[in-house]
This record gives sequence, structure tokens and C-alpha cells, in this order.
Amino acid sequence: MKLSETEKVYQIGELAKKLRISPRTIRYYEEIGLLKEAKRNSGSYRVYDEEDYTRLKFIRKLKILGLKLSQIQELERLYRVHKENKKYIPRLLEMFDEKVAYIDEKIGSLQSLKEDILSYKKKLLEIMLEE
Amino acid sequence: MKLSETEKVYQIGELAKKLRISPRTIRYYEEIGLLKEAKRNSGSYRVYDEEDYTRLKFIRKLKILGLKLSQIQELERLYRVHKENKKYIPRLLEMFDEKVAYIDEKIGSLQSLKEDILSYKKKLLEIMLEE
DNA sequence: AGGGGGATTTACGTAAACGTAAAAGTTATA
DNA sequence: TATAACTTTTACGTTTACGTAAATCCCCCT
Repeated sequence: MKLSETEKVYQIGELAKKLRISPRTIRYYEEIGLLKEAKRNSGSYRVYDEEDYTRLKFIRKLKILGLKLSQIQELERLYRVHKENKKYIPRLLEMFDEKVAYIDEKIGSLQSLKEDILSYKKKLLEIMLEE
Repeated sequence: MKLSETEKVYQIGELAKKLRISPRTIRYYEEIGLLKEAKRNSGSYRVYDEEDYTRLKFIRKLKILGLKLSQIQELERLYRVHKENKKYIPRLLEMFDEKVAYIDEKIGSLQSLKEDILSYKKKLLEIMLEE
């Protein structure tokens, strides 16, 4: 695709540091198939690029959402498989909508929690101010 | 406090069903001290009331936020201890503010995730419509 | 050619938050 | 009073997502 592009590459420790996770975590993701097998430099060290970096950031977001690694895998498996087969795309779009609805719900629950905390805070202020 | 108030009481299975969690979970929370020891009816079964119900719902919210049970405990311990001692209240208020900031951050990250998903969806739509 | 500071694999360990099974007691109802 | 449908305690089991250690290997630098 890209010709002679001098793209920055990382080795595992460097990438891990950039993401503030451990090398073990990255190897683990590869181990369970969440990351494809990394290329090796002259046959031994794993080598990563910007795409891997982006991918790991995306995984992190899904984790924050509360998805298990296995669920993240499944989501992507469905995405990859069905992308090839157009007739399944509508179903996939549907899934995305469900995910988005889930997120909206979660945001709502966080907002309500925030209100709870703020109301606690108000109570505390009252305690503090009463004589 | 309240005189002859006929408040609805639950036994563990009933409460669990209402919350869609397991009795084991409720006992576990008691076991680790997240819930105070439940009263017993004529000496054997645990008995709960609306307050316990509310409390469990609150715990659930904090869990959705991603807090560990131990963190929830700590938060409440601080709240209880310091409520008695007014001079610590400002620190507690500060903690609440931190929590709220954390929530805002989390909401932000969820919103950004939502955008990612919507952009995936757009790509998919393009795939579907090309040709 | 010898270090130093990475990396690799293998494999056992761990914390959190329950699940589950067993054996026994309790309570409402027929 | 018998039986179903709860509940109790005890205690071991399980899953997820890594941590950690050991032994070996690699690469760059001087």
C-alpha cells in the first residue's frame, strides 16, 4: 500500500510505556488472539507500529465501557466476518446501534450518580454550616 | 424514630430478585462489611427493608462507575468517620469533587467511544452502498 | 569480545467477586 | 403433620486479566 514510508516502529516495552500498560498485557492480548501475532525484527523481538497503538487505545476504551476482552473479540470477529458478506451488514449496523444505546444508558447512569454525589455534598455542606 | 410504621420487609431472595442479583452477592457484601449485619426474623432469616434496597442500588451505581467494592467501602468509611468531625468535611468535599471529575472524564470517554462506533458505522454503510 | 538493558518463553501465582454444592434448619401452606 | 420452598453456614471452586519469577536470548555499544 504505502511505499517506503518511514513509519515509527516500537518494541514492546516502548509501546507499553506509551500506553501505560505492561508488556505482559500486550503479550497476553496476543496470546488470546485479541491482537494478531506481532511481526518480529530479524526473527526475535516483537515490533509494533502506529496501527497497533491505535488498536490498543481502542481496546482500552471498550474496556472502560466494561466489556470483557472476550466480548471485544467477539465484536471484532463479527465485524470482520460480516464485512465480507454484505447481506449481514444490516445486522451489524443494528449491533452498533445497540452498543450506542448501551453507552447512552451508561452515560445516563453516570449522570444520575453524579447527582447523587452532589446531593451528598449538599448534605455535608449543611452539616458543616449548621452552627 | 418511626412509630409503628408498617414498612415492607424483604427476605433475602425477594430482595435479590428485586435487584436482579443473587442472594450470595448480598451475603457476600455483608461478609466483607459492605452491608451491616442484617437483622434476623425470630432468630434465623435475614430481614431487609427499603433502606437496604436503596443502599444496594447505590452500590450498584458505584460499581457501574468501575469502583471496586473495597473502594466503595473506603468512600463510605471516610464519609461516616468524618461526618462526626467537622474539620475534615472540607477534605471530604474535595473527595467528592474528585469523584465527580472522574465521572465527567468517564462520560467524556464514553462519548468519544460512541463517536468511534458511529464512524465505524458510517464506514460500514459506505461498504454496503458502494457498487 | 564483554556488558548492560532490553526481550523471550514457560509456568505457576493472585486478587476480586462471586458461584456452587452439601448438609441442615425454618416457615408457610395443604 | 408433611411437604415444598425457602434459608442458613461452611467451604471449596471458578473466571478474568493479568503479575511475577526463572532461565535464556538478543542487540547495541565500547
